[in-house]
Parts: sequence; C-alpha cells; structure tokens
Amino acid sequence: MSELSKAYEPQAVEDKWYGFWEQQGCFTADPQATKAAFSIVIPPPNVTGMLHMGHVLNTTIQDILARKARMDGKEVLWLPGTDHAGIATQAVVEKALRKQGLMKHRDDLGREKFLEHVWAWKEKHGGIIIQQLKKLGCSCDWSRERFTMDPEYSRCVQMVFVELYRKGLIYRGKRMVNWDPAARTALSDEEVEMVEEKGHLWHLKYPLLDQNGQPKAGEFVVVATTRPETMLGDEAVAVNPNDPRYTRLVGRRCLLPLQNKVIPVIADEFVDPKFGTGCVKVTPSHDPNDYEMAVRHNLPFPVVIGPDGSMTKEAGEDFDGMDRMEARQAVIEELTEQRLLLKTEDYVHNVGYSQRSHVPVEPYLSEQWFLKYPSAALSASAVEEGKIAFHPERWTKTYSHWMGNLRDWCISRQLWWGHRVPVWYSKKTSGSEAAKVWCDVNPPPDPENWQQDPDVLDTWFSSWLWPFATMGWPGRTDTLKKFYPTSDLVTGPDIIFFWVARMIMAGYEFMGDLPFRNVYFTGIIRDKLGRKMSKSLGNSPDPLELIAKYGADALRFGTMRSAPLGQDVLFDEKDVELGRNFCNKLWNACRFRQLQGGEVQGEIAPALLSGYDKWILLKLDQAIHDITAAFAEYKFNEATQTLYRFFWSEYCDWYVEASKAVLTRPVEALHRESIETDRGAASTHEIAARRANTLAVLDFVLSHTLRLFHPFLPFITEELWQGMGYSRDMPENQGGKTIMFAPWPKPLEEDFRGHYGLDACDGRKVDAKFELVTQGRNLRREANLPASKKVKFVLKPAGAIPAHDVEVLRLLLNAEAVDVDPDFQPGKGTPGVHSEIGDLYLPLEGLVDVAAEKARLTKELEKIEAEIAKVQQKLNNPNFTGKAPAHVLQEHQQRLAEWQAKRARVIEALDRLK
RNA sequence: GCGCGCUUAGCUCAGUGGAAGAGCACUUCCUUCACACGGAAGGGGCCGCAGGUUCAAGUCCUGCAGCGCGCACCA
Repeated sequence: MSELSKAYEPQAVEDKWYGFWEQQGCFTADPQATKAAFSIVIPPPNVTGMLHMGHVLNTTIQDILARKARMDGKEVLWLPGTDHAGIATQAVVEKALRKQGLMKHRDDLGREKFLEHVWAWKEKHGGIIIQQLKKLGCSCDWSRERFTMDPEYSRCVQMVFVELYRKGLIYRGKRMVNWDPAARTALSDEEVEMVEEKGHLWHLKYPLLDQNGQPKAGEFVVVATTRPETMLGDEAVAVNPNDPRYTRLVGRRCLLPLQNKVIPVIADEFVDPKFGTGCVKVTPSHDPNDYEMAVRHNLPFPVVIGPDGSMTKEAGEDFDGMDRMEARQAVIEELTEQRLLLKTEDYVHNVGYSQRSHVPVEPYLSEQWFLKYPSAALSASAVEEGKIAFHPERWTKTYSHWMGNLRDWCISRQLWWGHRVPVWYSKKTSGSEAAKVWCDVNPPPDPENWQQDPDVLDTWFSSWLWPFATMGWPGRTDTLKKFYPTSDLVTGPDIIFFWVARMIMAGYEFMGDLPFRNVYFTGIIRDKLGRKMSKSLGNSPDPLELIAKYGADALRFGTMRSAPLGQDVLFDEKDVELGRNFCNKLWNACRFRQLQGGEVQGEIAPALLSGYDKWILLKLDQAIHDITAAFAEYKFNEATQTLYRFFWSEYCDWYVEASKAVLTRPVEALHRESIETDRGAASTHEIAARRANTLAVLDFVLSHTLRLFHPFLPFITEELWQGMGYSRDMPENQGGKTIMFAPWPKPLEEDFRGHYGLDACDGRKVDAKFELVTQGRNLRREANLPASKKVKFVLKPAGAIPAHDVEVLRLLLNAEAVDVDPDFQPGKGTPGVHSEIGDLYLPLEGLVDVAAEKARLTKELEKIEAEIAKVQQKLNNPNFTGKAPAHVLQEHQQRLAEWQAKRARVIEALDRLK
C-alpha cells in the first residue's frame, strides 16, 4: 500500500469501507448457511428520530456483538428497522402542521388528510436515523429493514389482536384510565411518570344539612384535597365506618358548595382516618379510588373535566371552558369568598405526568380496549429460571416484581397514527349483541353496514411482536427457522416493562418459544455532571458532529471504554478524544512497521526469538485470554481497557522500543554486537534473518491486535488490515478479504507455546530489565539532567549479559552509551540503582552530591522496609502459614526474598557512601 | 412504604478473598528518524462510617449515613 500518512484521518476511510462492506454483501444474513446462527433484532428507533448518545451506546454494543460473532464463524443476522412511534410522531407532525398554520387541531383536517401528512413526514424524515447508524458503522442487514407499519407487519398486529380477542383476552370496557389531555388519548400505566411536586392540601368546608334539607348553622364536614377543582364533580363525602368521630354523620347529607347540590355522607373502608381530616370528597369521574367507591355506592358519574383538560358544562356556568388549572384557582377564590376554605397546607405529593406530552395526566372515564397478558406465568418463570439471562442479573428482580403484579393493559389510543383496531360495529339496531361486533383482519363483507372502531393501538402493541414479525411470521420462513429465537437483545432498562417483558410474553404466546436468550441492559448516558441528556438542557452532543470531528471509531471506543455493564455512563467529549488518540496510536504503530520495509512476514522462526519477542507473545496471549473472557461476560469496558493497556503500554511503550535495537540500526552494528555474544559471530545472512523474524513478530502481534480491535474499531482496523497486507493469506469469501470475517484470535495453544519456546522464556527476566530501565531513567531525572543531554551509564552486571541486551538498555535509556564494567568501583556518591540484572550507575563528572544520593537511597530503603514489614507480618502469623494455601504461601515467601535482596543491594550502596 | 444501584487518587470511574488501578487533570523534562492525537519521570488514596466472618476484606455478611433510580391508589 501507499505510505501511511502521519496522522490517521478517519473521514477519508470510513465511508469507503462502509460502502465496500455493503457492496460485498458482508452484512447480509443467509438462512441457508450451515454455520451456527447468531441474531439480534435492533430496538427500532422512532422512524422520525435522530441519532443521540443513547443510540450510540446501544447500537455500538450490538455491532460489537454482531462483528465478534462473525469472526467467531457464525452466520449473523442483525435485523434493523424503525418504529412508527404513535404518540411521539403524531405529536411532532401536529406541532409542525400547527406551525405551518395548516390546522389548529387535527379535527380541522380530518383523519384521512391528517394521515397523509404524517406519511409525507415519514417519507421525508424517516430513514435519517438509518443513515446515521451507517455512519456509526452498524453492520445491520439492510436488505431486511422493517418498519412497524409495513403492510405485512400491520397484518401481524391485526392477526394478533383478532386471536387474542377470540381467546377472550382482549376486551372492551368503560374504565378509569390515564388520560393525556394534550394528546387527547388514553395511556397505559407505564406511560405515566410520577413527579414529586410541592402543592397544597386545601381543607374545604361542606355545610351539613338537617333532616329538612336546610344548612345547619356552624355544622360542616371538612374534606382535604389536592385538587379542589374536582369538587365540582363531587357526589359524596366518605368517612371510615369505624371512625368514631364521624359515624354519626353517615347517612346525613351535605351541600356541595358552588354547585348547590345535595350529596350524601357515606361510609367506606377505603378511607384512612389518619390522613387529612378523615373525610374524603368523592369525585366519581375524576379519581380512580373515588370511581371504585362510587361504583360500590351506586353514585352518579358527572364529568366536569373534558378530554382536553378543560371544564365542562357540568362544572357549572362559572367554570365551563376553563382550563383545569385555572379552574383550581377560581374554585379556591370562590370558596374563600364564601368562607368555605378552612385552611391551606403546604403539601408534597406525587403527580402523574404523561411521559410523552409532559402534562399532568387526568384520570378519565372512557371506553377502551384492554388486554389480559397471555403466557404470563411461562414468561415469568423463563427469566427466573435463567432460560432468558439478564445482564446485569439484578434486573430479573424488577422484571419479576412487575410480572407478579400484572394489570390489564390499556391498548387503545385515541390517535390516528398507528394500527387501527380491527373491529367494526354494526350500524343495524337489531340482532344479538355478539352479531353487532365484527373482529377480523378483514373488514366485514358489507362494509357499508359497519363502522370501524376509531381507535388505534398502543405502539408497544406492535413492538412486542418485533422479534418474529420482522422475520416473516406467521409463515414458517427459513429466516425464522434459522434465526429465531434471537441470541441477544440490547436495550435500556427503562423499557423493561414496555417492551422486554411484553416481547417475552408474545414470543411464548405466538411462537411457542422465548424471543431471545440474553438481554443486555445498558445504562443511561448522562452528561459529565450526571444529568440526563435532554434537548432543553442542551447537554446532548450530536453524535454526528462527534463523528465528523473525531471519527466513528473514536466515538465507539470512547463510549465503550467508559460504559461498564449496566451502569450509567457519564459522557464526556474527552472520552471521544481519548478514542481518537488511540486510533492515531494504532495507526502509527502500523506505520512504524511499514517504515521498516519488507513484505508481510509469514511464519515466526522459534530459534530466532529473543526474550523480548517471547515476552510480547506471552502478553498477547494473556490479552487474548482476558478479552475473550470479558466478551463472554459482556464486559466491553474491560475488554477495551485490556486492549488499550496491552497495545499502548506493553506493545508500543516497551516491545516496539526494544525492537528498535534490532530494526533501526545498521547491519554492521548488529554484526559487531553478535561477535561479542556467546553465539559467536553471526553472518550477515543470519542478521537479516533475525531482523526478518522481528518483523514477523510485529506482524503477528499487529495482525492479532487488529482483529481483537475490529468489533470496537471497524473502520481503522479494516483500513490497516487491507493496507498492511494482512488479508493476504485469507480465503476469498462473501466479503472478499475483509477483516470482518477474519477468525477471532484464539489463545495460543499449549503446543504453540511449546513450539515457540514460550514457556521456557522467563518473562520475569524481561520485566526486570524493563524495571531497571525505569529506575535508570529516574536516576537521570533525579539528577536533574535534561532529557536532551546525552549521558553515559555504567552497568556492573550481576552475571553474563549479552551485548544485545546492553544495546536495548542503551536505547531505552536514551543514553549515549552503557559501558559494561564488572569491576566498576563507583565513586563516592555516584547515583546508582541495584537490581538482579546488575547495578546501573550514572557517573556524573564533578557533580557528585553525596548527601543527595544518600537521601535518595534512604528514601528507597524506607519503601523497601515497609514492604518487607508487610510481608513478614503475614509470614510470622502461624495462622497464615498454617491455613493459607501453598501457592499463596510460596508467593509471599518469594516476594519477601525479592524485597530482601533489594534491601541488601541498597544497604550496600549506602555503606559505600560512608 | 418496598425494591435496586452508587459511595476507591482533584474529576470520572474500573477492580467480588491473597502485594491499591486506569483515563483526564497536576508537577518537571523532551519537537530523539511511528506517533506532541506523542515520549519520559513523578506527586497524589484511614477504598463512606461502625461492627462481624476469615489466616487474610476495597472485595463476603449485618447495621448506619449520604446520593441517585424504580415501584406503590393515600384524598
């Protein structure tokens, strides 16, 4: 390939490779493949949505899983698509249409016209997010992209409705539901968010009436309420039958102020005597508990708050048409004037808000469709018994709790954008009740005699079918046979009830099998101050801008590196910067290899491996091991951190630097060096072979590393894989020689390690050399010698030391020379460090500061003594020596010996200063 | 009220039974021929508090405190 540029420029390569992968069909899943299947269905983003950081986290994890599975040799289906997102989309379109002045309320346009606008909107804005996912590198099978309102998908939704209706699990009824006055629709319980609010508890006085129906002076029943405006619809005052304060009032009547309506005092167990005044105003139509009480006591149900949240005629002339919040004020003012407001207390309570429109939810009595959840018991046990594994596992508890308290699901919505309820009502007045309702995927044969139910279904009533409705259900398609149940689901815990639980139930009910085997719950992405990301706070960075600035790989890597399994992520742009820096490091490490010239090297020759070579191969082996283990536990942050450390600290900082002793010096120098070794003079040919072997190790490590990084950094790894020529020996397959299908590195097998003599290699010996280098650099630092100044070190070796090792030392120390002198007698105060390799001195001409050197050594000695004391304390404990396992004991003894040896060397050096 | 999570270096966080870690920030030095999106050295921790289990506890158990998040019909 052409020479790599000095810095990695992601913009230049990302689109190129994404296009290549798509063109080669790398993402396309083949149901006929003999390979084992791996499948994920994407949590469908809102069709008109924009990519945000939550998507980045979520889809990056899925992409990592998919890419890893491909490298593991599996046939992968990552099925993408979008959700019609009923309320959300309809609200967005309504807002836009109002802004354009095309309507005030959707009724102005009418259903058909309005839906045309929504579809137009969908055509225009839908699919933006798909393009954004491609930018991120998502390897979805786009040929199978689905939308929850595709005709085939809609048919699935209808079929499911009809089937459940016929089973008696779906029914229609007049119930108290959560009503969103802004969207003017019913909501499910899950769509209501409880928000703690500072409000008031108003104590209202209702005049008691005597037997003649006349107010008795000074006699009142006092009720406490947080919602005084609802009093206009009161039908009773309730007390606890066992409350001695009020038993005498039961059966009496009182006058409802403002309405001048006579209402009874009733007794109901529901009332808690300890709360408020012990008397509860009963508003049958606007409070769920009051509704229950009203049913028990046969009270009327006057509706004083309408579907749009404004007061109705029944609220009285003075209040008709007022907004409920205005009415609250007005009622309070009026009651105050009439001296019927006893007192106002500050009161903190929870108010239900619509998750979508962020307005307080109104309990509202209306005709709705409900579902009794199917296959609930089976679904609950599937998770509890681990057939479906949650990661992290703790979410099973949340799931179980919800499954154990299932309440019927209100599935109808008074919207237009969505799947229409497949039910028609006969216009004829005669005939049996059953004959008046037509429920079928097809309209009745004589449609002119029927009226279709106006409602649409909750969006989640289509999403819960996603894992199989996207794969061709109800047909027994090859795709379903191959890829259902899916392998993993990646989603947020906030939709565990909305989606995960319901998909499990749908899976069992309609497929007779679980929909997925593993569920990975991500955390929530927050800003660096820990706040949720939101448009209003403006703290939500645009992922596309980040991609443009740093590259998609950088964004992916930075996000994954700071996202531990199931914990919230405090996102900081610094994380992406880190990712960008890392990509650049990877790039330049490959560039270094490229600048050494030569073809990609093949087999490593075991006989020519140096200790350093073996050292890095062992570290690589360990890294492969750790990363593979991290993958198995979905610990991607551990995987990235391990990779980062291995590559940057171990490979680049140490191995590459050490390899320069072989690679970047002239052959003559190596030749001279080899004459001094015990192997004797090496021929030029042998030296070339050694050099080639070092290149082979570089190639080996890099080609493994690129593969290990590929799931996280798909673009740069492909660019380098191709550019470096590592695809050379790969077989041609569906994607050509892409890294996407390169085999995932396996830990080096025992025979492999034997082959390369890796077990014989004493990694610790290399560690000791590197440690000596660090100490030597420290010497220079402590002596205040600027890094630019060339210095000479003297090494008094503890044993024979090959000339090549000395050269490595010299290079790593950035020294002019390291003179080896077994008989070196350091001058008094010459700074030196003392290791098992030998003593390393930094002779300073005329600048010896005995006191400074003494201080330095004394400080070091203190450190050593502390370590020795710690180990010795344990070893002196007979309980420890008696009970600790042998290997732990041995380790401690060895450690003690090492520290003691160090101590001896330092004491010796100190003695020479006397 | 019930449940869950968090509390480790200035900041953000890893680390589930055997020598306290990373990134960022900080101090000092270095434009040395892969990389200044870089290199080198360094400073900085009663691992929230109190008990307990254990030869051994940041790690397991029990309390407590603070923060956060779910669930729950108290007007």
